Amino acid sequence: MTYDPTAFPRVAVTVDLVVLTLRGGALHVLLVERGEEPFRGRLALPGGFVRPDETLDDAAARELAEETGLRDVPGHLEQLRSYGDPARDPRMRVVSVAYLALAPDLPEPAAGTDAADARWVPVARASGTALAFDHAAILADGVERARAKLEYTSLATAFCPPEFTVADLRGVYEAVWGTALDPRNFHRKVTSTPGLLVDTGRTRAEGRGRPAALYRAGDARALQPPFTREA
Amino acid sequence: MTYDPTAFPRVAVTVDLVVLTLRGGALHVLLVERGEEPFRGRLALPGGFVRPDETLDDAAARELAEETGLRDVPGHLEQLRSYGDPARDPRMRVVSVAYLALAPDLPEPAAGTDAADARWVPVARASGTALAFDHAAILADGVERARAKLEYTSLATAFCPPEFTVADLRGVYEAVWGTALDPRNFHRKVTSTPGLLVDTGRTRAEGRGRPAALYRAGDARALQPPFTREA
DNA sequence: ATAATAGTGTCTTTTAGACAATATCAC
DNA sequence: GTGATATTGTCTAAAAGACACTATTAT
Repeated sequence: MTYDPTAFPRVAVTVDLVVLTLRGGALHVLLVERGEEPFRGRLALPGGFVRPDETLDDAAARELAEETGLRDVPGHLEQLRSYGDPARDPRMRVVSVAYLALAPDLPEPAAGTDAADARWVPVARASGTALAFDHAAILADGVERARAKLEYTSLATAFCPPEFTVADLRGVYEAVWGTALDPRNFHRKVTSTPGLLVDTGRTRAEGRGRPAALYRAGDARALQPPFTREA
Repeated sequence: MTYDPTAFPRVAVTVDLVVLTLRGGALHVLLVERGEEPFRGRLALPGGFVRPDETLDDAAARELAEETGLRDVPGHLEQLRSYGDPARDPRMRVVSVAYLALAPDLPEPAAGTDAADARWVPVARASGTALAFDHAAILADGVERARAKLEYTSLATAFCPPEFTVADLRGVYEAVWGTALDPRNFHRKVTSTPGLLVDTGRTRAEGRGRPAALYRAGDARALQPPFTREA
């Protein structure tokens, strides 16, 4: 730790966001179309500079609010990892601290706002598209983190509105993992995990079929024992 | 993503290392004593600047080699997370990308080398000590990451020499988790996990008792199903 | 022989997964 | 009623944990 931080190399630090949500049963990611070189016209993850007096977490939350056009974005925000290949930005050395955000179905970013060039893209399509910079790798890492965390945390509730049914929650798992789950075993599993769900006592009729009980997310953050993805 | 990276705020980027190893059955971390202000005389995690033309991973590997005094450090190295509170370094804005390294019992860094001021400190003691900067928090995050990853990955083998016994591996779990494990159930568990261990066909006598079979680490990276820490 | 550690086998409890059966709605 | 979805219950197979027992060494 023998360094003189006043004689450091020129490095820019940005935050980039992998914002995931569920729209129509499919996993979507928020992408912006770049208006400038390099990668003009290419899709990219939203992001921007870390300002001099804000923490990394604050920078990520600020960018998230700006790019979605929402003041308070519900859901979950956590640091993903940092990307610092010297060649990842052709202009100069840019170290990006990537964040992963999970949110319930948010409105399409409105035209005429700062977020006008942002839009939701199905992850299945975005993953096959050439994104700007190393954003394809960041997106892949973010999706994999989300998939993994569903196994052993209560993170799936971050994709849900404040009140949701067991079927809603199951839909999250099925969309993120891309697999079908047995509704009966899933129901037994989540309702028997202490602290995961809080019964509101009310129900929600969703077309035909028996109305489902409405739950809120409980305090439990870890799933003990975890769900298993492949079995 | 509308930014001009040539007009960025002044930020320094460093890597800091949480290097963990097992010495005498106890988890140790590599710390250096700071020779300069701020925090002169205080213990700190080893680390340093990211050079202009190296990746973050390369910077971490270089610092690891420099601070241990070893050319090729065996074990495991992975990015932990980044720390960028504006006040974490009183001199200027420093964003640190922390790395977690797990290694078999390495020699004490030799005097007269670049690593002369580095030494192994039991994690139990270091956690109760005031470290420089926010390094106590980084250390805590690193230890927690190691504990968590033992549950569902083969990472414990990174603490072991190239050839090791089942008892060696069990000692890793017991030291990192701080719990006693049943030797018989542990043996059955690890030897029945496909690809985790490769039998060398040889044994190692360790004082009295039946000699233990020697294994090498296999290709398996994930433990399916995972170990459970509390039960 | 005795102590110590390595390794195997057995039993019980718990859990996952398959799936039958029942409940409650729209139509 | 039929069809759809929600929820509960039952069965079986797999796994975890407790622990008796055998194997192989040093002393």
